[in-house]
Amino acid sequence: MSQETEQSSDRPVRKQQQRSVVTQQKLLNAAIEAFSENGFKGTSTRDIAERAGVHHPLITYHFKNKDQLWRAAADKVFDEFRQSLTASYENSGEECPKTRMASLIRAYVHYARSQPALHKVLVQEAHFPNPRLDWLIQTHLKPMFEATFELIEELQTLGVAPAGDPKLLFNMIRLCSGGLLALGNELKESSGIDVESSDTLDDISEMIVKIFLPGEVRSTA
Amino acid sequence: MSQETEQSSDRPVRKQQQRSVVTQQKLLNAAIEAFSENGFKGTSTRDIAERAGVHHPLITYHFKNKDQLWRAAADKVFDEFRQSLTASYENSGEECPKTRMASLIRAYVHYARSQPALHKVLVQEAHFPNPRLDWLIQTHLKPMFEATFELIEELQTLGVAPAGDPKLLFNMIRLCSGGLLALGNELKESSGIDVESSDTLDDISEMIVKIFLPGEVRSTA
DNA sequence: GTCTATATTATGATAGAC
DNA sequence: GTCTATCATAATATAGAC
Repeated sequence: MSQETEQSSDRPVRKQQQRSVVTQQKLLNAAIEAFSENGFKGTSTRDIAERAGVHHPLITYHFKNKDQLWRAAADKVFDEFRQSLTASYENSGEECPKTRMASLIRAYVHYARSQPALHKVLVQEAHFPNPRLDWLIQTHLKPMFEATFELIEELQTLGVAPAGDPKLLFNMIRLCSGGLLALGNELKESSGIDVESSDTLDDISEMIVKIFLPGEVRSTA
Repeated sequence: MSQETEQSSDRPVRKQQQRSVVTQQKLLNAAIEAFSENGFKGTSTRDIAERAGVHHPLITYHFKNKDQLWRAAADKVFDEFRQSLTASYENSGEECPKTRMASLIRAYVHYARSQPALHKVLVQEAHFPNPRLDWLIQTHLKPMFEATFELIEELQTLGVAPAGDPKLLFNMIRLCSGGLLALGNELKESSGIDVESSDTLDDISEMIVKIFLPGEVRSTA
């Protein structure tokens, strides 16, 4: 079973591994862009390879097939998103739930601008049950959502968030953040909203907090 | 220029025209379904023809090409949507702005369930400027939005809707209605929300009104 | 108005030289 | 690890029989 050949020197191997990683990252970035623009079916592996400036058979070499490349691209998006959320969590410290939720929303809005694929891909896959959607929900969405459901419920019992199904409330917040940013160019043309501007992002975050978390937390000493 | 041949009897023509209309409608419905599932690039005209139970060269015959078929499908979706909105407007009569907005939201939510393509197609086309998106915005979105912007502004001056950019507010309401319904299956799996149920639709409409129109209108006698 | 047949191009995946 | 060449399939679109 173990047929590994010994390496007399690891320097050339390291070099090759590094080049391999660079190629993989280029392909992943190109894949995220292409898939979010044209969906899974609408994206050709050739298109991805061209965007990455790489020959298309390399996709097979690095990712086996289109489906595995899609999953790797989704992993990258959600891993980066998780990191960005964790960072904002740690920055906000152990503050009150409203402040924590507000900084979560701000982090979400900002990440969604730099990576609208986060929401677009979901809309594209959401219509009918399909293995990619199931995988995405189980590996990335559910673990992420569970924690936030609890935070919303806490905010509801504190009287900060309005009553009603917390899961519905959470998804509305999600739509107003990521879903809004995913409309990108449409908003500019149809409503004159420039989602590229940082001021707009602040406006969006503030408005979400004002609308979805209208109550105040009484400071418990 | 006028090279029309005279028709001795219009009955056979009528029959053919009717059959033609049926074929066109079948193709349009299939096109809406397919395009909303797989986007423009991801949808093949063969797939559309198969869903419609029609031979694929008929698409060229009736709609010239894939692009024209897409536009015709979008026309159908937005025409039906407009009709459904108009109906709800007339039903709600000349009531107060809040009631009018609430019935608009209810109509939007219900139409979006039966036709999630309404929002999905926009997300799919929205990322980068493209002729289909421009056409959609100019012919359908802008005329529709202008009227609603005014209604929102009226609600803001009445103190019913929260302050802030009315266009941003409008688009958030739009996302919480149509954008939420467009997630369909994802919501069921990730959050246990069944958007097929009429009760859920009522919950959604009510929550949107409660959140986005928290103020009350003082009845002016 | 409907269908078969086909020209042309694009796509996913692989084999094998380097 | 990279590239060229290629296979099998599927795509858009059209020509022309019925």
